Amino acid sequence: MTAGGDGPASIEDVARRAGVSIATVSRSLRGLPEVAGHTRDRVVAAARELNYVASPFAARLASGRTATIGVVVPFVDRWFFAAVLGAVEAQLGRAGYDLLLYNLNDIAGRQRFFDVLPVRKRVDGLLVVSISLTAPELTALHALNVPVGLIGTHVEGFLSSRIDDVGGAKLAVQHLIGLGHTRIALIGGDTDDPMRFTPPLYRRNGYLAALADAGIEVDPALEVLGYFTIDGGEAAMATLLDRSHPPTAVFAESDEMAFGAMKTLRKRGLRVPQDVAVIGFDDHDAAELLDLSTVRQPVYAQGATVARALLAAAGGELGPQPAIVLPTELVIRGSTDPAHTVF
Amino acid sequence: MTAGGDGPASIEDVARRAGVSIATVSRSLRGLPEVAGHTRDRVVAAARELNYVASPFAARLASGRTATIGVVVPFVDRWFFAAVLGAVEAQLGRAGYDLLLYNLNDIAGRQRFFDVLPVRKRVDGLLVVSISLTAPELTALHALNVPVGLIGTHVEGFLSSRIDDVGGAKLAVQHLIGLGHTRIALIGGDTDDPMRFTPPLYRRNGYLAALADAGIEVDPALEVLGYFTIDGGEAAMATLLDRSHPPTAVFAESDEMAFGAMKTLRKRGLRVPQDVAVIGFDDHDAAELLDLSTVRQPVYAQGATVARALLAAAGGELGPQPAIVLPTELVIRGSTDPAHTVF
DNA sequence: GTGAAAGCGCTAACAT
DNA sequence: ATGTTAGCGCTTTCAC
Repeated sequence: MTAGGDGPASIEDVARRAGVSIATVSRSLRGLPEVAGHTRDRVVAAARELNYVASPFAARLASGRTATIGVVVPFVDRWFFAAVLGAVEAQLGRAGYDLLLYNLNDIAGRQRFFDVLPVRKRVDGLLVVSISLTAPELTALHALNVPVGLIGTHVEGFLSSRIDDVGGAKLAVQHLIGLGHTRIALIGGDTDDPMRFTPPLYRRNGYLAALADAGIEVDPALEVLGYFTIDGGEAAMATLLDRSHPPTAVFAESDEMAFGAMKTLRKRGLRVPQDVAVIGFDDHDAAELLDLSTVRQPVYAQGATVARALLAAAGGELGPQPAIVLPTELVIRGSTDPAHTVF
Repeated sequence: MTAGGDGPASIEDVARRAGVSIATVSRSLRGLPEVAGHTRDRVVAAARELNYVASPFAARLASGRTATIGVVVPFVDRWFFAAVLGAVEAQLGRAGYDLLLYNLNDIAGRQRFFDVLPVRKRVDGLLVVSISLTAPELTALHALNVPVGLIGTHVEGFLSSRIDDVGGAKLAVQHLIGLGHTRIALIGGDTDDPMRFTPPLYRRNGYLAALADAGIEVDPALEVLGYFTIDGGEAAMATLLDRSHPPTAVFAESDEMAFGAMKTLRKRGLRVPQDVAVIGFDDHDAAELLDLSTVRQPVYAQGATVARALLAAAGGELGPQPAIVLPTELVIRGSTDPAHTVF
């Protein structure tokens, strides 16, 4: 059950036990073709008996392959990122790759990451989620000399998977316009935020485009920052209601901000959607629960597709760099349904 | 800005440029004390100029230290685990450790993990979150010969951080009893689930203990599985309401199941808490939003404390193996407040 | 089909 | 304070 000597068995122990050279052990265990069947069987048996696994560090040093993919996220503990991480992990795991997680957290963390580049010489590929990269950062990533995958944005020379944020946001706002609304507020993320988190940039453009298409004039007083959090959405809604001329409908760039907005509306005794209609973006797990209309995006698929493409690229398949755009879908629930009353 | 030759610079390149031996480069860059100040400066400058970082694999092979901690979770994309992961990542990151993520997903994944033990020779420590380990699994972990930290449970010989699930659940049920309820249902996880996810085991005991303390007889018809998901809670509540003698209050072992239960109650036109009072467990981000009473647990702290202890142990500090128990707190909101009406 | 031997790029022990 | 050198445990030519 355990190795004869002390410490874990090494390739030499296995070689000795199987009566072959270490080269043959290496070949047998990695399933290389040029080994006789019976030899391989003996080696595999010996390895089992000694409970042997190759030291990944020795293997990596010798081969140059790290069998590791780095995943960079701006947050781990938000719904979207956790879901993407789950999808990516599933793909990497089945391919036998390790997943090295980097959480940027804030500007300081981001600077450190791109300055130090802790993934140097450490990964066969890198996945960057929902971060709009600056030119120097792109340069740094190129210098890594490994394939890089992007989720939520696209840059020439990288493979990517994202949704059409602009189109999705347009869908949401057009839905509100179709309901007869003209005073439509936007609760969004900070487009000037130094973290350059991607969704606010694109979704705001969709909002503006939908208004423009409908010939509705943009009222800057109807645009408030919600910082992609429940609390932020709550405060933003309060700000909007305190304006001299409040909106009749709200598009929040994320469901979480929409939740916060609904919280404020309920606190103020306003009805949804009769007094104010609300639509979010994401189709967060809790959206159905709160009867929130939203724009559904395929979270798992975004993670899985780019992970697979990245694995192919890391494995040396120098195919085209796919830039996949996945569809979004309008999900109409009570918060924008005049026939319903959420509260 | 970039290395003179092709490929990344090696320690020899730096040594040559600084006019010292590779040993001095190694010492200088790792901040070992026995280097003259000016020598170190020269080496550091040369390394910067060549954009040099040590190959982690070579360093690990030579030193035996992996500077990596493995983190094993049953799911990544659930609120609790994502939050714990965030806390752990923050601690590891600041200590310069890599975080290798393993998501077990299901029984097959779990078996593979403990069978193959992909962390062998790969980590300096391992963190296992919310998994009740079987004897053979504990044996396997011991065989790893690295310190192991547990979150959500405790086993002799491992360091751990957890909450008092039994006490927390008791708090919740006692609160309902204090409100005058005697027909209190339990929506829980499967205690026979082969994944042996820990909270269901403990929280159910708290429920039973609170009833016993109050002299309330346990009615097996009031115990329904909700599988720790919103959908599961929704179905469980429906089952309960269809019973001949439905409960007047519900304790759900997680907020997510409580959300599902509330969904069913609202669909059926029942009022919360007048017709059925609901209390959850966790203090999920959305609990406040839904006005759900719950038992708050310090998620971040659980992850952070055990991560720190594990880093100390991995760093060779063979202190005591702390088995930390963090407090929970009853949070009373509208879903159990007779003066309020959630809906 | 199999073995011998030369690295991979570092760290650590020993020498100076 | 610095240099020399022997590994760390594999993979990968290159012979045979």
